[in-house]
Amino acid sequence: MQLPRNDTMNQNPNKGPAATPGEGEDATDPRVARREKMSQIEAMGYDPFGSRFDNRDMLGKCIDKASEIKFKTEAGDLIDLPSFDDPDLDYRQWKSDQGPGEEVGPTVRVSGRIMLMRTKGKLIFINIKDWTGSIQLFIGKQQVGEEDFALAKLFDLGDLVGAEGRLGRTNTGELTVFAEKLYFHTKMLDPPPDKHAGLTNVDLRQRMRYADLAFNEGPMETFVNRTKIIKSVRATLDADDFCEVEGPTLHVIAGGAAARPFETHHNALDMPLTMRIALELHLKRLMVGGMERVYELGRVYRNEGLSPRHNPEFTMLEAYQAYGDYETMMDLTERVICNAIETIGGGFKREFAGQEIDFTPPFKRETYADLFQAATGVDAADEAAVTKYAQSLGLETKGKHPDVIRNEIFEEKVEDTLEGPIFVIDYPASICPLTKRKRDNPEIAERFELFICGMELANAYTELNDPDLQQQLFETQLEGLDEEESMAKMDHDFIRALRHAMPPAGGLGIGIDRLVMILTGQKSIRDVILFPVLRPTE
RNA sequence: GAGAGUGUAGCUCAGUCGGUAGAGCAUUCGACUUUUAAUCGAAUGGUCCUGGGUUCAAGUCCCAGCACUCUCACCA
Repeated sequence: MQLPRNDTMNQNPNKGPAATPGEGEDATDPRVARREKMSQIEAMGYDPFGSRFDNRDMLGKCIDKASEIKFKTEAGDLIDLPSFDDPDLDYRQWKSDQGPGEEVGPTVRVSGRIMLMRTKGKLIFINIKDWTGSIQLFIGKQQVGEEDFALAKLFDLGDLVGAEGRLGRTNTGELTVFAEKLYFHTKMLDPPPDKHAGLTNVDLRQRMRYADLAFNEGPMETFVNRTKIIKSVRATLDADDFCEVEGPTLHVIAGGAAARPFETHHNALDMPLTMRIALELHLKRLMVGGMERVYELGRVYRNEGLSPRHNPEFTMLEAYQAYGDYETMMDLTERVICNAIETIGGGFKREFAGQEIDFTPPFKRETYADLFQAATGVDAADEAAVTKYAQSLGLETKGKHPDVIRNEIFEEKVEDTLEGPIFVIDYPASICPLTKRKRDNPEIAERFELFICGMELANAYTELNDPDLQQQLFETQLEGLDEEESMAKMDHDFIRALRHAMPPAGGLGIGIDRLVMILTGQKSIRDVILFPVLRPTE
């Protein structure tokens, strides 16, 4: 059998002494010690990488079974144990008050990763953890016998081990499996991080997500919550009869958003392809085809900078509802978010980055123009005043469309101050090339963005379904961009699709990673993405 | 892409004015049959991110590079 290569917890895996026993000669290298113990475990007839282990009692269930533990008196009476919620309880005293007798608990069969270990003469206390909980094992030489005790002495922190025994309480009241039989599942060959501090190096936590999940407290809960949130989002849409689809991730023309795409190439067709930057244009094609309520929850890719709020690949929800409009989508957005909150619990009043956010529906709704005026004192419709104000902020105004200037001011002065949740509604039309204008005011687009803690979480429109106007807006958007800068190219097939009649509709996009951030209290997007993009070490 | 910070033992971190490299945990040995980050005694463990420079002397000062973090920009 070939032994796996010796990688270390170090940033430079080539650093450090050889970890093969007998070669390194360094008896204090934890990796050497672990391999030495692995050999001894093997010599005792155990497989250091284990095999199938059926009928496990999950530790969460074992904790639930604690109430089944009784104290059996000498007379044979079974009495309930005292409440361990009481911090003043002296269980040792309580037991001695009962006189002679013993605890009787159910027999369990458990396994998990060794998180803590204390040897005390002929006793070993081990805390193991599985993904439902953790529990203490009591291993006494007399109780398990010479052979199992010898095995237990070869255990290391991080090993996966199993035990069978009765559930009980130690003198201090700690719920404990009093082992009668031990099992060995898998040896951890690399040394684990500090047993108390865990793995705190942010870089290593992301590079070695396995170690982050295995040895740190929060990450498992965050990622399980992420899964729950995504399931809840699907459930909300499915309950509304939305149809989930899978659009192409390889696009000939990456459209539907303003972002640089990743470029790739198809060999057989000898054709350039780009990774999608949005889901929009294909979902709209499906609405033309008659999928009246359609959504996709999937990965999109944008070749842009990284930040605590940006990862090059991220998960996006886009949903389209025929015969709706942006108001329809506001209601849907509220339902999606509120249902997700109820799924993971914790109530509508939540904290993020030190701010309390109240998600009790309905969320606030304010127009772009009102927020603009409130923050700047300038009437957004007064072009001259807006330009003057922009110049006072030091913004370049020459040759820019007035709406672009407005939006720069808005982003500068308003967005960061929006604690939310708040729907900002009715955007200047010319910055919304895929949006239908208000019937009574063509300057204003029927669009909203949902802001929470200054972060854009959702974006929705009353969708533009006029093919001629759509084509014209695309052309305007492409004007002035040179070949290099041009992020979007005219998608003629999309225009043709619109000519086949797309129903009036509301469309919604939600940044799922950001939603998970807000709902789980994680300040960095990298803490809600299992494997964020990282530069390789080497 | 710009600015600031960080990089020291397997992990978490100290390191003063430039003068022999430190602690806790982990590891190894010893004691301990109800421990709680067990405790106690001993030992071991270093390419101080990399490469240059200044200096009698550099973990420490200077320059360049690499990686990460934060802030900003692009963006959702």
